[in-house]
Amino acid sequence: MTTQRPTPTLHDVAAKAGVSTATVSRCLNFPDQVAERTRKKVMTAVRALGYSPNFGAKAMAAKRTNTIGAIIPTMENAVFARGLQAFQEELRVHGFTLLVASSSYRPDVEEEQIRSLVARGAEALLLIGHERDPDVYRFLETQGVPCVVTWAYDPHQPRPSVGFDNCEAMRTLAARVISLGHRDLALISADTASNDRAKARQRGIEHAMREAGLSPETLSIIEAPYSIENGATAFETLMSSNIRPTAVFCGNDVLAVGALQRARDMKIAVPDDVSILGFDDIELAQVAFPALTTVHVPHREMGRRAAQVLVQQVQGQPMLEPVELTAEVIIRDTLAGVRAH
Amino acid sequence: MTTQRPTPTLHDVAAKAGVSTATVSRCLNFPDQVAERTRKKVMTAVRALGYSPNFGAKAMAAKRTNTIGAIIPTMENAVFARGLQAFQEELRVHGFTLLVASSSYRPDVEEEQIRSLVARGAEALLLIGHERDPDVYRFLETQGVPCVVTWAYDPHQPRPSVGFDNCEAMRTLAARVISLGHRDLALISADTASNDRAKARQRGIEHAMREAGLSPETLSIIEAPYSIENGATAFETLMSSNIRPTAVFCGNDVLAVGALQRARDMKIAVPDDVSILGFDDIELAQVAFPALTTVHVPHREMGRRAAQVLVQQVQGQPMLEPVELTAEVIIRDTLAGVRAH
DNA sequence: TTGTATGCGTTATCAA
DNA sequence: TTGATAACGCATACAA
Repeated sequence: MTTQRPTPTLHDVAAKAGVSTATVSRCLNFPDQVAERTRKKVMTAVRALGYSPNFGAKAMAAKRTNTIGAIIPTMENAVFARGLQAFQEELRVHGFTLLVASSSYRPDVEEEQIRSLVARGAEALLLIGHERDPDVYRFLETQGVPCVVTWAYDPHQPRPSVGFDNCEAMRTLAARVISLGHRDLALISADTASNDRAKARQRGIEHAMREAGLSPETLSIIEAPYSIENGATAFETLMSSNIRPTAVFCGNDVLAVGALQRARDMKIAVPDDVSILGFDDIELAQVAFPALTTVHVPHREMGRRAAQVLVQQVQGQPMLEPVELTAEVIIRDTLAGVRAH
Repeated sequence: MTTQRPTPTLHDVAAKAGVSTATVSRCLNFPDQVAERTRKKVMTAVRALGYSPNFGAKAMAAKRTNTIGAIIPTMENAVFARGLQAFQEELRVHGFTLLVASSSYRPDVEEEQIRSLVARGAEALLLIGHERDPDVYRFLETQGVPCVVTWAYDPHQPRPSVGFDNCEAMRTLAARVISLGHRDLALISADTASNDRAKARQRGIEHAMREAGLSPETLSIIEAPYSIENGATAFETLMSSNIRPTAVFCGNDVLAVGALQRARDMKIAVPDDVSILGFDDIELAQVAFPALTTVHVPHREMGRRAAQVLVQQVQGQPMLEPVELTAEVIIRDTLAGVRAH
């Protein structure tokens, strides 16, 4: 049992080095404002004591925490994990640290996490999607905490965003699918009630159908939380209905991979009997067999740019313009024209 | 341009509610120590002002940040992302928030991140693997910051760990492979110099070889950073060598999936011509075709248990015992016996 | 049940 | 170039 002596403070370092606390503080924060000789003495004391500044005191005195928060639906989905990784890397470059929370796609949890991260000293926040209780935005405003919305781009929204147009991306993919002769379309989607990205993706398909003279009402939709298993189950349901779709859109790659697996189990040939389309373009998509046709979401770029936007704002620089990135359709092996019967 | 008024403080709330700051503080922290009527007044004022406690001040006065840090190699690998997700969920249950940093498998970056997270107020740390500069452990000790090591289990180490025995897990898999008649073995591994888990996994294979009377020197090894592409390249190199291996172990599933893809490109049948073995059992493994035989790492359980261990320690309760979890071999479709030629 | 008053460990202003 | 000292906003011991 080693006795735990109290962690060293600025005073201890100052005493050991024979200078004032002010000098130690300067040594640590503005090394060039202090004489070479003094600095050496101080740094030696710092190392000898294993000193590290007390965070609370520093935050209070400097009115800065150098901490930025991110709240994402889940790290289990690679698309968010990767976006977050890029976000953190970029923050690090600018000397900021990352606070993370996840909401499991639940608005109530998300709101709690937003308040929690602000209470934990987050100076700015990365959020996914625009849609949330106006109270939340008001709260962030009174707290002076800027936020950036990612994974969505909508110039009509008052807040800065770094993302892509989910509706347009899905519309492009759907138009491509329809041009190959598909008329009986289906969609396996996340719950659209609490997910504006899912909502936008659905709108994209309906938009494309309208443009092609198809009636959006004929789109069969099953909503289910993102998971491989749910994708499989939903696919089976769709393929057991009266009019089998010839193309099944999925809200993301995870659902699509589940659909793909079930198709194999059911001996339904992909893409000969049915085309399956994903969204996100995570590793899963290229590794799946057959490789998934999907929409590439620029997750790393979004994370990186979002970090830049927030750092700028926190440092009091002019607010950057919203950034629109493009999500590109990636054609692989699960899409083919409708077979002549 | 809205004028940004200063963010409200305890004083403001106290003034608005017509009570002292002490009462407001109690309302927020010990609601039942204050009269119903007073509490209502206070909470109304809190909401009206959009008050949130100042983090620095709170941390300093309470000597607590309720923040715990984690440093992992990368969130890009699902196995860490998922462990982290579970870790964060469990922390939340106990009222703690997560600070995250990644090291890209670089010891120098990791050390910097450790110091950074401590400076940012982390009260405890989750680390991956045991091996690091003793200075780092000394630093954590003087700072009074407990840490838990995951992704490894080694009772000989002085620090508490929550993990599994990498060597033993790989030994079990290798024994299975050897029992199927494989004699020419190869390994695609991460850089073993800075990765004690990779080192242990290699030892596991060599151990099994020795047990079966094979010479460990015959194991062909290629080291490469974890990536699908690197797995593919290394696989091609191995299969172009004089004595083609009949079984290729991979340091993780990501490398294995790359090997699998290249095998398909090279028209090498898996598992008929060569068996391919992964490690981790992330989604990629079950989605790959053929589905990957691998070792299941209990990532969620590790994250959850690690959080419990740290929370306990931070709350001054007796240090928990190291926790050994088991990593189980998952037989899928990329392993078969050696063909009779 | 509520209020008063002190201290927490820094940073930053000012003077030396 | 350095030192003394006043905030910073909250929790808490103590008093009422």
